[in-house]
Amino acid sequence: MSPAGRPKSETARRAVLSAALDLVAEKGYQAVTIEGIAERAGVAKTTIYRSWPGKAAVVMDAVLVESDPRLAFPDTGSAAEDLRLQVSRVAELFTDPSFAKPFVGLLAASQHDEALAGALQEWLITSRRAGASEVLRRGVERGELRPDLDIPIAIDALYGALYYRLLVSHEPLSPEYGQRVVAELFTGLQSPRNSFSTGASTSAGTT
Amino acid sequence: MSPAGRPKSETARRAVLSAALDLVAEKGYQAVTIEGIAERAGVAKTTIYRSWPGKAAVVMDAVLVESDPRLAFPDTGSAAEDLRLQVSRVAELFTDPSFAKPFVGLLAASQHDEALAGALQEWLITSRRAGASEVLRRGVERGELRPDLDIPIAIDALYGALYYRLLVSHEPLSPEYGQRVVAELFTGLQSPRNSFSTGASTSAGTT
DNA sequence: TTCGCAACGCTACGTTTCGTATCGATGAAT
DNA sequence: ATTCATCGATACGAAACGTAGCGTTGCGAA
Repeated sequence: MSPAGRPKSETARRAVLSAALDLVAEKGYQAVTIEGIAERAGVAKTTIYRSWPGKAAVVMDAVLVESDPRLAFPDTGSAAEDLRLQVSRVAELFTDPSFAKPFVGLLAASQHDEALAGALQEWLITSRRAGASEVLRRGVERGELRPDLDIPIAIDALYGALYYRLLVSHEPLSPEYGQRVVAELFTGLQSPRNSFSTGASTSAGTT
Repeated sequence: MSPAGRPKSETARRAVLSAALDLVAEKGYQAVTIEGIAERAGVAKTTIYRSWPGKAAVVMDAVLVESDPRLAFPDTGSAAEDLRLQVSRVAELFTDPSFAKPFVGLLAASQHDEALAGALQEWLITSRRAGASEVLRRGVERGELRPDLDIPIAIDALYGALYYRLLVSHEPLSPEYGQRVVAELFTGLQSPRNSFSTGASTSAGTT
């Protein structure tokens, strides 16, 4: 049963989401206001507030529409290759301003907006991370990766490097950079000839 | 020669910085206002604007005062041990709300405030990162770490994992977690018996 | 001691944005 | 044709912003 009364305008919805993305790309997330979005979209401010609780929700919706299809996990038969591909794609997405600007804005806003943090969590962690976890699990199963690999930590390090550049160091990011991260992590920091001597000799790590 | 006229009140300065930290700890960075800081510090709003350009600068100053001494790089003779110690300390700092709340707020604000981003960059990257870089360099020199190690990338992965938890996944963070990250990175993802077969044609002289 | 000068507290102001309320008009479903 | 929630438009109070003006205060130099 559709609710009685005048249905929400799909035209207005699209105009709002599109205006939101455009404005964020132009002026940055922080500088964008609901009133600005309304004006750009040719829609009354009240119309936006009827459908979304605030700016964060609008931008979140807009980003989801545009970027959902761009991230699928491959399965080439090699964990190294799967990761290389996926991390490259993420790095590429992070360098695309039309994605990165709203995305960074949302991450920043989520630091003081629990509802938004939950939504991002759901989108990024619960669903995306499952793919990476699966890739590593297959790698371990195949004997390609260490059987005692701590998968969550490996993922933290892998994607952490990308997020670190995106949010903290603001150094340039590229697919090649992503591939180098994967390569370094695969090999490990340790010198091969020292693989028996580093720390925790009795591995019990009781400290 | 001190500039003519009444000197700035050191009492007022301390009251402002202290009030800022207290308020951020209580209500979160975003919810804190200059007017609120002024009221709590028992100081006029104009007095704050005379010394700082805005909220970010005040909180930045306050955080610097409180946390500067807590981060020095050790030199135990073992890169593994040095990193374990340092990463543990950072992880501990990230779990201390009186540091983490203002710090996260500043990082969030720096995403749309170039001046703040520059100041954070200077503090975090230029000075802190130099220490980690030095530790790794010594490790390579000693033969403890791979001679072809990409040091900047190793640092990205190491600290990236911590920042990832702090800012993105919001999973709990602890010194033990930091130590596990260091351990996993040292060993690498790769299974020892496969160390010859994983792509990375680039000079992975593993003998 | 006296004087100069800048920081101080206080108050007020114009702006911007927020989120809400109100109102007649509109238009798709029944 | 009737229903009724959405639409655009407008107005509103509440917060903060950052600035300006003004009389007061207190350190340092003459």
